[in-house]
Amino acid sequence: MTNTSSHAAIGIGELASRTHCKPETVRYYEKIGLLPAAPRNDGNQRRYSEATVQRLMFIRHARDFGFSVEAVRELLDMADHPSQPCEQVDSLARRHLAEVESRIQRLMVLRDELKRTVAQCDGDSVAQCRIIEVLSDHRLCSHDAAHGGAEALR
Amino acid sequence: MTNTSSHAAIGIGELASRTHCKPETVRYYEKIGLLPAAPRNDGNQRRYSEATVQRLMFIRHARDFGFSVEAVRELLDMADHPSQPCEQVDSLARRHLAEVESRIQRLMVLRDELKRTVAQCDGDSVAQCRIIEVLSDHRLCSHDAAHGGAEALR
DNA sequence: CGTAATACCTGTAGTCACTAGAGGTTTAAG
DNA sequence: CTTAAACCTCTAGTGACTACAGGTATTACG
Repeated sequence: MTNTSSHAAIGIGELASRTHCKPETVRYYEKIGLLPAAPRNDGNQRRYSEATVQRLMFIRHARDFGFSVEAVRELLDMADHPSQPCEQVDSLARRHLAEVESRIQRLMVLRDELKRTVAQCDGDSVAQCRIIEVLSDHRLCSHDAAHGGAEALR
Repeated sequence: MTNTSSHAAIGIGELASRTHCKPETVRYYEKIGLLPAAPRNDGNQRRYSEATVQRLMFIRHARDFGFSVEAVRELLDMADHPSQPCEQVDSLARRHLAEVESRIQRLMVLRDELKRTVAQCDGDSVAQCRIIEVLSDHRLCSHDAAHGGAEALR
């Protein structure tokens, strides 16, 4: 029987499955200092407490929100100082929101351009293909300020 | 006087500036085979023709459209065979469009969640901060199927 | 024509956030 | 007791470049 009780120390596998990530990722987070170095058992295997489960859930959740690892590091630091004002948290989140919104905008411009281009393809040979033609000549785009480049996707 | 005429062979710097990329990137494209190995002058420096300017513009434009380098490689290959039917071009472009649309969808879910969370922050201490609270407890999210993870951003 | 600034060359390493694998040890189940 | 599964460390790979170090070539100016 696998031990899933909430008071005993757990292994890296259970920690990983309970936080929807992989053991490799847990070890990676430890290496880059998002998680503290875990205590080991007699056989040198990492043992975790419920507190670590919570911390890792926080990390995964912040990553799900699209915060970078560096941003997560700051958020963790802020969460570790609960009596401080939450201005910094707020500003970090707002900056992230603005970034997400701008990414959406750029992707939508890209989508419209791509949609228009695809719609014009008449299914004939490559020589007449509108997609290839547009890619060959930027002037055929509707916006000449362009779609912003591949960095729109980041 | 810098030579900007369109018939003489040009150096990597001019090629780069005319295609809005950097010499390093040009050399990188040559290394991965998107551009053919350039002929060299007596001093071992790369010299380019107008044909290469066109090819590189095609590459940059496709990258601006968000196509991956592998997709660009396929598009170039298709453009090099103009008598073939353009089905493959079309299907590649449609697949890419679908990918862009799904990315937009996921980002919009993320944005809404983030917006809601940020709006609930009352500017008090971290201990009461709604943002930190939401990050600490996934159940506080509106969608429990979540925002899809950081891969929503890729 | 000399010199100095600029452009170019190669090769390597760094970015981000993991992921995958090799090669070995420990634990748990039967 | 055996064996399968989980764990360990360390290294290298992903994508699409970018940055640097340490050297050579070209070009502009006086």
